Amino acid sequence: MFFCYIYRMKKKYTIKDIAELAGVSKGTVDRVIHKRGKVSEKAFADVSRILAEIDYKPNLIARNLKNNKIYTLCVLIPDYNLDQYWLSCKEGIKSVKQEYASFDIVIKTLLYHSKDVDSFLQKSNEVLDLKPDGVLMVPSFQKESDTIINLFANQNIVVSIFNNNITNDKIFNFVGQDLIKSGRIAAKLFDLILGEGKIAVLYIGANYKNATYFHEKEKGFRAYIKSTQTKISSTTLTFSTENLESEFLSFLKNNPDIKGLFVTNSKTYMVAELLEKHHIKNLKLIGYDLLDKNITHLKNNTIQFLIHQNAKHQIYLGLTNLIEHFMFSKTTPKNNLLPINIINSENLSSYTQKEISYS
Amino acid sequence: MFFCYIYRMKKKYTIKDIAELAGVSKGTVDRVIHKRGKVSEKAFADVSRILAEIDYKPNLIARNLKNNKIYTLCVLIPDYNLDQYWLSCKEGIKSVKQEYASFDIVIKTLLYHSKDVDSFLQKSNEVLDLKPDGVLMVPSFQKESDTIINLFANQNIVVSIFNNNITNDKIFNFVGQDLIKSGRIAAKLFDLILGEGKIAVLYIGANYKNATYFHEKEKGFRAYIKSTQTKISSTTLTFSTENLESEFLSFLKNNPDIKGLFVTNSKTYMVAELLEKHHIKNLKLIGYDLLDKNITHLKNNTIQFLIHQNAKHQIYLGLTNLIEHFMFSKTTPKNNLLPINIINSENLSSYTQKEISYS
DNA sequence: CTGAGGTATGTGTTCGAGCACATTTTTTGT
DNA sequence: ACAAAAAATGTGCTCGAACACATACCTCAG
Repeated sequence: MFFCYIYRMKKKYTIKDIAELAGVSKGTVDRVIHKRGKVSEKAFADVSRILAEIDYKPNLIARNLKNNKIYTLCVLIPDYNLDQYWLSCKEGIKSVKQEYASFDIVIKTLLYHSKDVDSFLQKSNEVLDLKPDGVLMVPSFQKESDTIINLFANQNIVVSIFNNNITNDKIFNFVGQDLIKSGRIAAKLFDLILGEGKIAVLYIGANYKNATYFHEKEKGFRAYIKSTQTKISSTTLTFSTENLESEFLSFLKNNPDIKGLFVTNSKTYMVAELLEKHHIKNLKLIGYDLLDKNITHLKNNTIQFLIHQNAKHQIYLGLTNLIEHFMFSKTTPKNNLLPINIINSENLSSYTQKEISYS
Repeated sequence: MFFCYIYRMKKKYTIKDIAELAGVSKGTVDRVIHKRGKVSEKAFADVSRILAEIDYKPNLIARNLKNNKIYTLCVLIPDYNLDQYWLSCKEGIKSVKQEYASFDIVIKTLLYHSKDVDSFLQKSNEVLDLKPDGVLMVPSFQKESDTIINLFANQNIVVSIFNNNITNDKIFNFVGQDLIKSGRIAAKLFDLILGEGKIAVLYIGANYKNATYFHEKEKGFRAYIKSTQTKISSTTLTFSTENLESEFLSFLKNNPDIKGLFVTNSKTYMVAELLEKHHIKNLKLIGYDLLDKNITHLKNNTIQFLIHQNAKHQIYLGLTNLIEHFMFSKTTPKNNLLPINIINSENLSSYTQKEISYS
């Protein structure tokens, strides 16, 4: 009955098996498992004992088949047509859609303008109208995100966030990186390749509301310098994208002792372009993210290292965590901190190649 | 019928739906889908047309429930009690077991002595006796592995390999890293942190049969030097673990111009220990794998970088690829080349932390 | 002592795919 | 033209969990 003799393996116990063992019907077992009541104390005790004894695990395949529900998920992120950083999210969503093509899962993407609160609020309301089972969002605007997340929670929508974290106990799951560590890593890399010297920490195009996101990285950078006996020192600057060229060049002129540049976001290529244009050599440059333009400068050695935040993997994990939660009641860690990848010109391709020879 | 109006979403088409659309019974649709024959040309064409039209995707949950089979997998790897490198595989297997605890999957682990062909052959035969559905193995001995893989294939056992690759067209799936790239990465790192100087490439405990494994890395290392206008140069050495101390010290004495050491396997800590014991400073050390002992020396800066081969993730992927293949007929790339992670003392923790706060 | 009203327990159907078996239709040979 | 064989098609049950519904059991009031 419970043994498959050909393979000499135990097959999993089913509700029917348990019913027989306990001398009751499968209906009663079901009521005990789901604590639906309407069960005598004796029956409850008997069945519970057996469940514990055999360490019963329900067949999730069967459960899911019965549930047979269409799950709707919404992705609420900054418009990837406006900032290349978010473009990889598009691929991440595509991967998930492909992987779960055979299941009844619908994913709707809503893009907001990452610097426009109104667009964020408008798209949030569209999400509410769609009445999804879950939402995966980037909480760009701290205060507004908090309000919206509470609204979602009130509608019994499960909310996960990624990229940057905010504190709200309604959040199901966060996927991202430890930004302080991220900054420390940059400092360590400068320490290793320079040994000593002054490094400029740069914010570019920093009219973002979530400046905390960048501050954390700088905090980590400084913390490393403070906690080790390194001969590295740092200074912090903010540039708008518009006046970058003139401001940056005059900064370099006034600070000839600068040995390295740490750009705290994906706009690293902008600095690289300036260095190349003005033939500035011997400045080490470390920045973020595998945008096409960054990759070009990494390959020709204007950029020494890129720290990979892997937005694609973040959104992928955020979505699959939600799906597995709905489909198989899988538990996931509340905080999902991803590895921080150090990329140089040589290991780059091992991160960017998609799929290798199916046949 | 096909629309769930509450959510205004299309539900997936079922075999029954297709049968109605084509004006045949679900049995006929089934025969068309599985190309079992016994279908008239007209019916075949009609059903095929509709299948293509609606892009039918079978419900894998239902398919799997019906199949309802216990899948047995064997893991055939070097004994992780004898070489710490393989220890992380134990955790990888554990993760997979936990993740698939609710499914009828049995995983049996067989450990062979990584330097003893006879033990490898004996364990291989034990695998054959177990008649598993699939095997995930490390093909330590090239010739013997090839033979065994053919034997497995003859018994209709699906074979995947990981860690190191061999050419055999019966292999279902390979998971590992590009070793040539791996060597290039080490060279690039020396290039960045040294700028110039001579580097010793070391094989330690190299009475392995699969020396190709290490040769590839050296090949990559040299290739980098050759392809760039770097001022780095290299020399290659082999040490046994027994005479390491005396041989290594005399090598250093005779070669005072050595600026860096590249250990091509996880025995990096042995070199680190010697450097510390004899107070040798100013030698940059790069090696492989996050063994406890390596980590200690990475943290106190005797080792500058470790390249992470992530055996745990390799075995995890190898196993899940097999399981998803059996359970959901999922296709996987034949070659699964994993990213090559560069680890220093600062991003280390982002790779080693397991799970973060479930509650 | 009987039936209402509650609780406890059992039964039967559903989900979608897959496959064995039953039934119908077509083809073939005499 | 008709039976027999072959091919095509249809039917119905199974997998395990979930849940609606049916039935059995018990208690207490009238």
